[in-house]
Amino acid sequence: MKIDDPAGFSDKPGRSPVNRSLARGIEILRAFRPGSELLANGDLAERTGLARATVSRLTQTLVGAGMLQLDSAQRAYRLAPAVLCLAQAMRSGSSLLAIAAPKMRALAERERINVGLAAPDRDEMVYLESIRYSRRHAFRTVVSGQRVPMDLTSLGRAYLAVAPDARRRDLLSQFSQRRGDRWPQLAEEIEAAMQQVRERGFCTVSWQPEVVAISTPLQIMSSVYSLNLSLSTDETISAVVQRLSDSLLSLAQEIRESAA
Amino acid sequence: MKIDDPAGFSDKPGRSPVNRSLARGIEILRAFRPGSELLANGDLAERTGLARATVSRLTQTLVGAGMLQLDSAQRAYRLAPAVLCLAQAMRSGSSLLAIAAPKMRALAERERINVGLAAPDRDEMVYLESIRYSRRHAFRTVVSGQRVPMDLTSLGRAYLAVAPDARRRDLLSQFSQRRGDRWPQLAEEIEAAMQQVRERGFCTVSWQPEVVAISTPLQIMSSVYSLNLSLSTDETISAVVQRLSDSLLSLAQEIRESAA
DNA sequence: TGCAGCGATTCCAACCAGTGGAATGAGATC
DNA sequence: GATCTCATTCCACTGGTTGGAATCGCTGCA
Repeated sequence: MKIDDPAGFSDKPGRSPVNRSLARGIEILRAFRPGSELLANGDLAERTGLARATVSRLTQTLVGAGMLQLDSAQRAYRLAPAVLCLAQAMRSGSSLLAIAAPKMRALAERERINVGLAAPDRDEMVYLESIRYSRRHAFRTVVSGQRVPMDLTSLGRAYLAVAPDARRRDLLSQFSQRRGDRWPQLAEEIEAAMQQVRERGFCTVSWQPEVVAISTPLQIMSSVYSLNLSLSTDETISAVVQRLSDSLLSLAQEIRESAA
Repeated sequence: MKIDDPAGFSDKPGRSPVNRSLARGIEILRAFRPGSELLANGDLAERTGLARATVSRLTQTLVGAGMLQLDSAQRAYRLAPAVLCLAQAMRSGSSLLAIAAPKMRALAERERINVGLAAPDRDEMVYLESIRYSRRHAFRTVVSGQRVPMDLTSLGRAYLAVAPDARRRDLLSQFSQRRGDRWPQLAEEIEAAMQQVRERGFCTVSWQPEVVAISTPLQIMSSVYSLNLSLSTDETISAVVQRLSDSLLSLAQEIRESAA
């Protein structure tokens, strides 16, 4: 008898039916990020570890499929407009977002803070929606698709606290490799944050001075998300927690109930 | 059986090196659209014309790559958060958008109208940015990734007017097939619009009563975009043209110069 | 509770598409 | 104008990919 991967987790090089060419093509798309918007075949070969010839063929396919386009003089590729449609389809189809966004907006305006909802993607968190409150401009900005590191943010640590054991172990080991010297201290912070989530339902991070973030995990229909508040303030962390943690937890609860 | 060619790659004479699996996987992603957010393997097989077994394997790969996720009870797939990152990377990397968006916003606020910038994607136009002016809410909404038909909109017709001959011919023949009876009239409208673009630099469409749109093509670095204004008004089309066409054309010109 | 029906997944052998090293071609740099 | 770099194409080989058929799992219904 052959033992296949437990369904759903193909992070590991297990032998679930994976189409190599497709997986590689997607890796090429994923190599495009803010700060790496314009990539030549060489860059892509380097980043993905694929042979030059392979990259050349895959990029041509992606151009044909309308996911990439050649920048002037055929020197490099950039993502094509079609990716915007995918994002639009994803957002408009997310029932979670439809439920959560108005509630998040209301809280953001009531408390004049930023409210964000994020989902895990590999070793990072991705904002599904981030309602940013700018007192200067007197209007709110909405950002989505932004990535933040999982190990450094309250958003990510709240997710880690409730992630499946195997997945958490896997992620933590990735982080430990990546962070090197800084890892021991980070590991402690993450452990403390996860403990805080288990005890009080949320965790906090004061990333830069005067910037405080509070996050809570949000499990909905077998998916795990993370909800957070953030603001820049002179208050201490505990003062912010005192003032806002209940709002965060009850927002999460409201969303959970509406999504059921 | 013939190899299917859903994207219409075969218009190229020499068979360019297309990776079949990758192209098919992308077609599966592209099957997700607003209104079809939740698709089962069967739906995908139907839409893409691929065999069930093939779809099953490709969707599994896409889940592994983080582009799809299974909805509850494994009944269907939806797009994963990662697609938001692609869109974010595309937008933040678009120098055109960086140049055009502020100018578009300024015009939208000055004239209290909607201003949009779109790019062609296959047989549709995709908004890169659409700054919508809502007098009721007193703030502007920004939409991107929305698709509109190319043959029915001024946006699309402005593009058609300057598209490469071969491409225009190809598109028009697609439209004629799709529209059937309505095609003769549409063809006339499109022809008139393209003529208008050649003579005056823009074309107009009054889609629904009281809604007027004016569009102009925008060629930048060998790519073709389309820029438009729209508003709901009691004025006649020609009054709107009189009032706004110069603004549109000079906005286009400004963008062209800044992007050079 | 058990059966029928449906759809997704897996199996299998044939087959052809994908791969990567090397050669070629295009373009940029000096 | 020559050289260098990088992308693309070529080609034989390999094994990944394909789709029909069988199997499995689930859902709805009696």
